[in-house]
Amino acid sequence: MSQVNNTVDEMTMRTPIQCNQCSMQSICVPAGLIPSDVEILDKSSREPHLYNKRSVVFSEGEALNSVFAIKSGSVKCYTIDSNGKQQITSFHMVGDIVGLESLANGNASTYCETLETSMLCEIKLGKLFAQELPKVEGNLMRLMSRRLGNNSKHYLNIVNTSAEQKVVSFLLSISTHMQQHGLSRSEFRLPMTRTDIANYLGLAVETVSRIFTALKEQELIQTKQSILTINDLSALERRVA
Amino acid sequence: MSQVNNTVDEMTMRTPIQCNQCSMQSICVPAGLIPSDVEILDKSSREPHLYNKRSVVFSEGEALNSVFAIKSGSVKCYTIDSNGKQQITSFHMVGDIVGLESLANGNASTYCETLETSMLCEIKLGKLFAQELPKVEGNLMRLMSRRLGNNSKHYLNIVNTSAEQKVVSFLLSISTHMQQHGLSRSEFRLPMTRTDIANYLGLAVETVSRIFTALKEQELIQTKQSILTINDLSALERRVA
DNA sequence: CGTGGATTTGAATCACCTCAAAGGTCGTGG
DNA sequence: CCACGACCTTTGAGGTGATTCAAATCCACG
Repeated sequence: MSQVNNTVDEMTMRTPIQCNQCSMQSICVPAGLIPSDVEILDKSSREPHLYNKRSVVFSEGEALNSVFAIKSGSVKCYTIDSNGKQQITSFHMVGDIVGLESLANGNASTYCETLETSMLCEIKLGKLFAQELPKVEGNLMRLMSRRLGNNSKHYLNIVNTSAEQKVVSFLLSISTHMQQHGLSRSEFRLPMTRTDIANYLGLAVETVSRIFTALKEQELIQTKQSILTINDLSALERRVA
Repeated sequence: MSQVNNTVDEMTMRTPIQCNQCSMQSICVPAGLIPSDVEILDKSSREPHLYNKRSVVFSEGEALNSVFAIKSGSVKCYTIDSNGKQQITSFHMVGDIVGLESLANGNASTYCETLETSMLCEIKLGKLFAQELPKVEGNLMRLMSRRLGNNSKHYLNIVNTSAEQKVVSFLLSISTHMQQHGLSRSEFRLPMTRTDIANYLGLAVETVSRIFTALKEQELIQTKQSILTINDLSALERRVA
């Protein structure tokens, strides 16, 4: 269970991890800073904060000069179109940095909402920018560059493929993310609803549900509550090739 | 004609513009650098280079530690999937910076090919990073952040909309880009083929063509060769709302 | 234990795709 | 300067995969 559980570790809650002990230190904003530089971080930036399920972390349009590191849990980012319809632009899970697209103009370009109880670390960038620390800016740059690359991979999966391929490549992208963060590649929680997945992929809920059913009938995956198990990874990979 | 012509300005060819005289200086990598800092730029970075139509600027996988500023003309970025099929991930026009997603790992993540005769300025980042100029990194960061925002806007247009909405929002995004760069918002060249547009949007060529025809019949747009004229901008905007 | 949201399944419709073929346009070479 | 070929664009007809609408479970949470 612990492998697939993204909820809060009780110990972590009581003794907040400092940047220099954090599991994300190699990929997070302060990476490579010497301890005295880390001190420049806003004090509140140096410890994570607990959010309940379905908490709004930030709202579209609000002033935002922070990014958020996801220590545990997951979020969805979405906009609301002129008809009031929600459109999910991204999901982010443990190990991701959220809010990068807001740095250009200091305003959040989406809503960000937790999908489950989550622990996020808000990194306030004001002081960091004032100090013009090249390390920090370089780290943010690399994070954004990597995100740009990931985005266009995701984009490829959405365009020009069947509904099945969309769903499968969605599952595989989560699988890859999990592996990259030291978790199981073949068994993990899907914290979002079918409706969220459908919204994100531009499909009808019914279509997503039918595809899950078909994949289960072919014994490529199985589900138990929100836990997804991938039985045949390479077969799934062949489906999207 | 000059308003909608993105081809090379003869004067520009003979007397290359230096960074401090460049039309892109406010949005490009060296923005905000003092003249002595600009000198740190590789000499070859300080003048644009002419590419013929259909030139490959860089190839997927190759080592790349530069970005390219588009002084005139346009490019498409694409990957080749395992079946050898081209998939276009982005178009870039005058005023854009190309290659940002490669900075994370120093390798080009896509092919980049000119759609017409184009003038690009290769900005070699090696020396800049070595000097750790916070201004430069800040500029790149803002560029990437903005791109992330634009990408997700584009993504919204692709997901969950009809083919007509995809095409219309594609046209509107180019229109907006043109306006942001001081060109006409309602009359401009579409440098890419219908096939390219279809590929980019995940539609069949025939579908794209039919939609152009329909929009012309409704007198919302008109075309003359590759020049597109938007007759009723607000009507188009209503179509995607 | 009950209620509301989430998921699943079925049937009918429709938007887009595929296949096919006829114009157009552009570049090239005679 | 014109003619040819290659490619791009347009139009038509028919097929299909995904959507919509409807309704029956299933599950989480109070």
